[in-house]
Amino acid sequence: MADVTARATGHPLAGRASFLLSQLGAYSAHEFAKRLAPLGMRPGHFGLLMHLSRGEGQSQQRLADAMGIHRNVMVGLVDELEDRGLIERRRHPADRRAHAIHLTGTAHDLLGRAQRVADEHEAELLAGIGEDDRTYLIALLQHLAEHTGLPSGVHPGLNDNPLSTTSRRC
Amino acid sequence: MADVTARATGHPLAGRASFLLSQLGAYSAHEFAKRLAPLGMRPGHFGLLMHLSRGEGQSQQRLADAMGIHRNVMVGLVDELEDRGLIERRRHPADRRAHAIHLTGTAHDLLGRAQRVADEHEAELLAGIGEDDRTYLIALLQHLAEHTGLPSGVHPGLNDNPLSTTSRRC
DNA sequence: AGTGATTGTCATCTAAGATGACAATAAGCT
DNA sequence: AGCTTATTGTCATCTTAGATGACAATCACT
Repeated sequence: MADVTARATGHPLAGRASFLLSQLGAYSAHEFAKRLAPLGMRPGHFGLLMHLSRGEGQSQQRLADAMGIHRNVMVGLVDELEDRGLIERRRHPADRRAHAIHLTGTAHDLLGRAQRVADEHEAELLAGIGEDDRTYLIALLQHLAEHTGLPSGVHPGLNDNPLSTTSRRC
Repeated sequence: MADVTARATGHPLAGRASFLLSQLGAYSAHEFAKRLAPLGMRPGHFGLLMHLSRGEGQSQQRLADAMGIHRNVMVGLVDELEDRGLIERRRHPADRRAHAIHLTGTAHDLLGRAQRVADEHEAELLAGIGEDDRTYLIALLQHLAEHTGLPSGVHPGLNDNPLSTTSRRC
């Protein structure tokens, strides 16, 4: 296992979890985006499709909240996915302001491929450590995510901070 | 400890290390930038000062390599820090193309304050887990960072990918 | 009916990253 | 010495991503 004191790595910040998380997080997001690009998708698209596969018919606001992004951003995501015919905006049965977002048939196909990409990405990222350590790492990260109050979120940057619901000035 | 299977969190991606890293990494970087803002610094400035405090007189290219950023970006970092009188460009003793970057007296003062900010940030980020887990988490992250070939890096986004030295086309 | 919040949308502003070009200088080869 | 190639710092530009504010339509509450 690596030297925790980190003076050995030569980098003055390599011993800080905050720094390592920033680095690895940026790398992970960047790398995942690159892997997803051939499918014509960005991480946000993937996240949205994943959320929809768990429950269709939600409003854009609800989806945005669940993903931890601003509803303004959701408009673009839905636009792009709708243009590709992967989802559709239907009339919301209970609220005429809102749209009910639904998956189309072709979406499941693409989602499957994207999930395989995500699995590959995950596997390569964790290739260096053993099974037990993976499990423990994920548990630790989940714990941190909960404690910091991070929303479910998507890969893209945080809107402003955790708990951003509708909007949120500093 | 959190549920590793993650089906319980409600988020379809909460069980993936890649996703958690992206989320937490973005949060950490964002939060750190916000804490650093009152000092008039960005994470890159902090990283540069930290690197310089370990060895002055290096060329911009060398510093950029060590930090994992492109030399074009380094120009801006050095410009801003030089304008504030924290560092200075001297003539490189061995290469007339290059500059030798040195810290000024006022820099140490600010660096100290920035380090305290970084310590606070680190402490709050890890507030949810115990001492042993922190140590283990950092070790795991360091291992991942080494395995993925990440350079020393700074908080800002990766230039293109790990191993970016001078430049690097896809 | 009226008041204030919420939803989806659009326009805009800013910051960040990537890319390509360039002069000055270095390093190596013949 | 001369020639060629690589490197350093710099600048300009292009593309994104993110944040912010505004707005009409609709809802919820009184």
